[in-house]
Amino acid sequence: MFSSAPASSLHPTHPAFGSRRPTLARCRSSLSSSSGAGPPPAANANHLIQTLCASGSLSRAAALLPGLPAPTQRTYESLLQAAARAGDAALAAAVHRRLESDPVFRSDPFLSTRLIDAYAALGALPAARQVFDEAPDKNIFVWNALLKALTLADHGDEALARLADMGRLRVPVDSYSYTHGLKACIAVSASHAPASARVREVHAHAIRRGYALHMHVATTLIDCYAKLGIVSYAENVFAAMPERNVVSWSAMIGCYAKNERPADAIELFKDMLASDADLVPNSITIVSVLNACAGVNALSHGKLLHAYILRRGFDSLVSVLNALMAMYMRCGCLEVGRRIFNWIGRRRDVVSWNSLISGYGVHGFGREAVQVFEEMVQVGLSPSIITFISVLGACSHAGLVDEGKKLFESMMDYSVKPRAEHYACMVDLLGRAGQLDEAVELIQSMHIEPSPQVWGALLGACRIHGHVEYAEMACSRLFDLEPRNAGNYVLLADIYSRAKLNDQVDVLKELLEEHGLEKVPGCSWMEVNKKIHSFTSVDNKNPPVEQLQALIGEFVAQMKNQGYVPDTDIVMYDIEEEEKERILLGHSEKLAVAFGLINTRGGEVIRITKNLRLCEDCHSVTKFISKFTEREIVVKDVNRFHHFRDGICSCGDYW
DNA sequence: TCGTCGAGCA
Repeated sequence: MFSSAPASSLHPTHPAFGSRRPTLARCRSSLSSSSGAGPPPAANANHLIQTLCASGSLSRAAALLPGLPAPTQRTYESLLQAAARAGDAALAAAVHRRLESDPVFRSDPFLSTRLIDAYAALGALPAARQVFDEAPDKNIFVWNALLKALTLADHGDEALARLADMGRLRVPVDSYSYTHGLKACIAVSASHAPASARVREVHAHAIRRGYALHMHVATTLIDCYAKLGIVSYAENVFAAMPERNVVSWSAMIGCYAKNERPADAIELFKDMLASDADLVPNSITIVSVLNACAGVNALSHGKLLHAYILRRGFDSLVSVLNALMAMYMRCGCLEVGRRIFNWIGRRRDVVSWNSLISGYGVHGFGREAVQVFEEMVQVGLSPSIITFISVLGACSHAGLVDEGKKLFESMMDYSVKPRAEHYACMVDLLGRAGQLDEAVELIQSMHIEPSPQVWGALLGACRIHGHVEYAEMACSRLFDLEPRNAGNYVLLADIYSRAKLNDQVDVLKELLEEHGLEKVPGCSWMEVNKKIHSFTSVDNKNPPVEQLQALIGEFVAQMKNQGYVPDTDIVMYDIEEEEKERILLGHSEKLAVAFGLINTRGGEVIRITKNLRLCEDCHSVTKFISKFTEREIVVKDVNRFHHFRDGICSCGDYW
């Protein structure tokens, strides 16, 4: 990818190390002039501007700049950093212009770096690029600033190209270049080479240049492999490190958390505590483990951690309490989460509010979510990007179309520019409510490129309402954007199947086979006596399954007496009706419900998690079972919670 | 003389 410069080229006379003369010149002049009776006006003005920048009085600082005869490096730096903090692109540009006409500092690499940083923070990538291209003195800091700017703006491919340039131009790369380069591998939006291949390439290069064991590089590697789901590679990097600190341990714990391995996350957390008395977990470590529990509904593990948090005094940290509250809500305990939120009291931050809104949302309490949103605004907090994703999602789960539209339209009042995620929520909201034309119009009106999530929301709505034409439109984009996502093919096949377009179903099945893609098997799991039991639909070898299926069969027979007709349309095999019914009986969620009935006491809530959306048939059967057995059953599917009680589901059959 | 990079929650 990029050739390596010999180590000997890392020498102070190398062009990558900039000259420092201009800075010294101005320092000297400032020193000699201040040796008189008192500081001269220029020194005073420089100092004043720096003070104003630090206190956020930007307009006053900017007004002083034109009249200032000799700005110092520190003055330029203060102005640029303040402009970036305040989001003031005009000020950054004004400082840039002034700098270009300054004979002392115009080629100063330190200020080139600061300019690139400022433009990157302001989202002005073309300007950042221009500063780099025109910088006469490109030292390693200038190069790294460019890599960071490109990666931040999701131009990972360009960052990697520049990294390759560094090799060609014999600019010695350092640990910073590698960390940016690794992040760039993940930040590539569209490319032919998969991200994992790119990461491995940069990893190999880092090994050759002796940087793979560098603490920051290794930690970034763990995180990259974690994000790509290649847990074994992350484990290898972690195992090979000569030293570990709280960040690398947390990264590895986070890797297990991201990849749905809460038991391993907790085990590693225990190893960390046992490994070194001086190694103290911090809030990020705890939050990662809590998140691992929340991700797979491992409530008992989460409770153990709650005890640890109290014992060790971590409950003084709002970020830990936020994660704890999110864990309870994501494990189905909405009320416990609410109590923790109340307990946090005045220390609540935006994350606390967002968590509560999101918690109400996934449990189907849309009105409560909107109410919490309004309270949040009332107490004077500014809703963030995430706040709107949470509250729009809540509206969508509860079918609150008008409220959702109003909130979406109000976003700019809070200076939150709608992103693809917000459009995806809106398309989901409109589409599921049956307003498909409006959903399509919204997509067509987008000022940014619709993401796969946006098209996916449309496709999901088409499945509910049986709209073949729009489904094909969504898939024509999705097959381009996510050629390896089997779910899209399966959804379209399902829509065709319900429309009795069997030839088209066959075409899609062939496409799936051609691409070597497999439908993600349905999997449900539940915790009984601190042990997680999982069930897959295809798993017929497991002996207890027959017993579980027989039990479900009895319920279904009862239901049929009351007029229930199995929803065999969702089985896409060309087989007899009876065989289709047998397949429905084997759905993992039904098996888990049966297992829960047998292995828990009466009156105990049965809590199940499923990796996909609930199917209509499982939904009907679970409603019936909750009434027939007088049991409360809580199912968390990939999108939301369903609380089944007395034959009714909290989603109101709208999900 | 300066200085940049790593882990988390919604």
